[in-house]
Amino acid sequence: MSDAASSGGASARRRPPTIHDVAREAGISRGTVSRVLNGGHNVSPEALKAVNAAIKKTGYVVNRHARSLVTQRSDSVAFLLTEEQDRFFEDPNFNHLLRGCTAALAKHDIPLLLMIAGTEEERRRIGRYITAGHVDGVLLVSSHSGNPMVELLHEAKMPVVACGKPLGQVATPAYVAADDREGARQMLRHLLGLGRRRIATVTGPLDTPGGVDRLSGYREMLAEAGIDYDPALVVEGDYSRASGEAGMTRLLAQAPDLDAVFVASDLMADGALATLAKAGRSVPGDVAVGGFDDSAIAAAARPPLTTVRQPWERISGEMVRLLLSLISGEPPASVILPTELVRRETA
Amino acid sequence: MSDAASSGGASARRRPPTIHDVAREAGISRGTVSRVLNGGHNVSPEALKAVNAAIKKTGYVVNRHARSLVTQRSDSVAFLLTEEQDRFFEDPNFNHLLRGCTAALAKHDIPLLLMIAGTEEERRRIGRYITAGHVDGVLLVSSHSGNPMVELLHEAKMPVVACGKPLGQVATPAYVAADDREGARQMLRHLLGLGRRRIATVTGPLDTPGGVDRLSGYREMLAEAGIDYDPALVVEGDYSRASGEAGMTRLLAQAPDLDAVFVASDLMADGALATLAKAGRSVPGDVAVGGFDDSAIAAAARPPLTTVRQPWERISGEMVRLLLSLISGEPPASVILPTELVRRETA
DNA sequence: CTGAAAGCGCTTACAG
DNA sequence: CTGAAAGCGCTTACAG
Repeated sequence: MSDAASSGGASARRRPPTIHDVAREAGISRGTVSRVLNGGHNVSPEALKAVNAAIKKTGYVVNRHARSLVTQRSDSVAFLLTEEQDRFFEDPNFNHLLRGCTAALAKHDIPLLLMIAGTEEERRRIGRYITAGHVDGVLLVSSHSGNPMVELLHEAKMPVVACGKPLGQVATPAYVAADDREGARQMLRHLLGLGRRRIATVTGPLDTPGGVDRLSGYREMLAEAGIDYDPALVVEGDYSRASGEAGMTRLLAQAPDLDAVFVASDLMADGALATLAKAGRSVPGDVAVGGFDDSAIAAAARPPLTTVRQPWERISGEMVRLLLSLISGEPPASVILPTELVRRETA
Repeated sequence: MSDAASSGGASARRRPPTIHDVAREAGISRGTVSRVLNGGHNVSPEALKAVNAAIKKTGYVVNRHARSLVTQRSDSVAFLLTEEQDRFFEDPNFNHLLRGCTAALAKHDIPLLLMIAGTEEERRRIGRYITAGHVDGVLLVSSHSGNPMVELLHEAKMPVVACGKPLGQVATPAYVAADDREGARQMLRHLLGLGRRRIATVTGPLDTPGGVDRLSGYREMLAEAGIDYDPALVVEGDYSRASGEAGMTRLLAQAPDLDAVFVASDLMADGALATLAKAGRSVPGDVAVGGFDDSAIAAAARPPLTTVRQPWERISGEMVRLLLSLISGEPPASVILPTELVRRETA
């Protein structure tokens, strides 16, 4: 209705102020405005002050599309989740990681683009999108062996940092992971310290680093304690609660005399706990139970689960740090972070 | 090392093909190439065919920055999570919603930018980012009353679709939600049908629609059954498992004769189950328990939880559909989706 | 139906 | 230290 409302204010909203407006306001050229925007090098103190005032006054915010067009950088990164990770998505771990990466990126004012490569078709589309330069790098969440996306990204020379060491790749990308082997050793050491000797394990999928490395830790520590490896004490799970239940059932049948279990994830451990309860075995009295992750499930389990903590916050922080350094041209690196035993009531 | 490697192929990777390359390949002007890219109107069949062939041959992918610069659209949307939703982030519901929105958007080739407005400072930064036109619209996840972000977005005339009806706003944005009231009624009807008469409830936070509306449904259904409202039978929770445990403890003290509880979320219901077990009350024998959400927790609960299903897939699908139509200039609309009672073993 | 041309908002050598 | 100018890759009236 009001003319006033439909002039100045409203049209200013349609077209945000540009570098041109700032330049005019500051009584200076656009090139100089751009220079202060990009670090303020080669700019006199007075010019800098005038530009900053003008920016504040006009409410100027850089147009990233214009900037990206000339710099050939997008100033954004992808968080890519590949199909097989379906289960991880239901896992609280995923939330921690995603939230951690978002926060770490936000500090650099870099938006995170979430991408899920479910179907083969999606993988193709996302592959094209990414390699077309719409993101500067990718945070990759994919732990199963032989993920085709890894090679595609590598061929496109796209900076990549994976969460967990990607297995079965010609060229392993940079990654950050918790020390799975040492984490398993911590748990085994604890169980052994409790006097347990018939210690079973439900492993993770053996085509994932968590599956393989936690099993190695288990075997190593047992060997160091002078206990022979007994195949009847190990079954493979797939990280789902159901597989924890089923695995525990199998273990009880194969080795009724077991007095402890190391379960390679909290979710599976929660399933194992249910099986144990149903079988009438007390925890930790008859059977001590140890998990892995220290996700929300651990504290909520009945009884509360003794587990191995993965430092998700640090993991996401390091992923972002590594990716940013890769993007700025530094050579790749991977980092392994220590885990920590969290004692609660199951062991 | 090799000259061959450092020429053609490598440099082609640095600078992806542009519309210019496609035009030359097709023997046609750039304007025409652009036209086929944008719907193919006013283009002869031959030209269209030539351009499509050239696109395929060159591996051309549009540069979105260049496009956005002229169209003043970003072709991307934000998924914005505001601070108070901390708990929701740990909830499996969040995953369903996020994944659903990502998938729905992917079908339109629109990337989802994840943003978390935790601190006040972040909220300011994100507000600026969004209102500066870096996204075309926002999917807002925020259920607590009086979220300042809602008003900010409204003033900036940014298209917004919320998940759940935002309470305490001057101007309610478009939203999509499950029918909370009706869902509660379904559960109450079921409990009543089981012959229960002393039905308690642990509500959600009363500054959220889920808290308020599910409580209304509870009260309504009871009234319709001719049962007087008893304040001793209702306690307020905050959607956390701990509040479910505590709420149940309180209810047991205030109304020892209760024979059923309607708990306004699965996570709280899981906590209530623990309290009940500790108190020696059998479920559903002594006390029937009903939850809300049908999240992963429900099926995993002991005993498996009877609950009310929220159609997350449809919710996310509708959110995206509404947002896209808002962006294309259509008037706002909100949608309420029906819930469904899922019978398991607790009631 | 199609081409030539202007312009979106920025950055970056290049002179000075 | 600073300005003028070219150019990033597209879209879109405007003529024809």
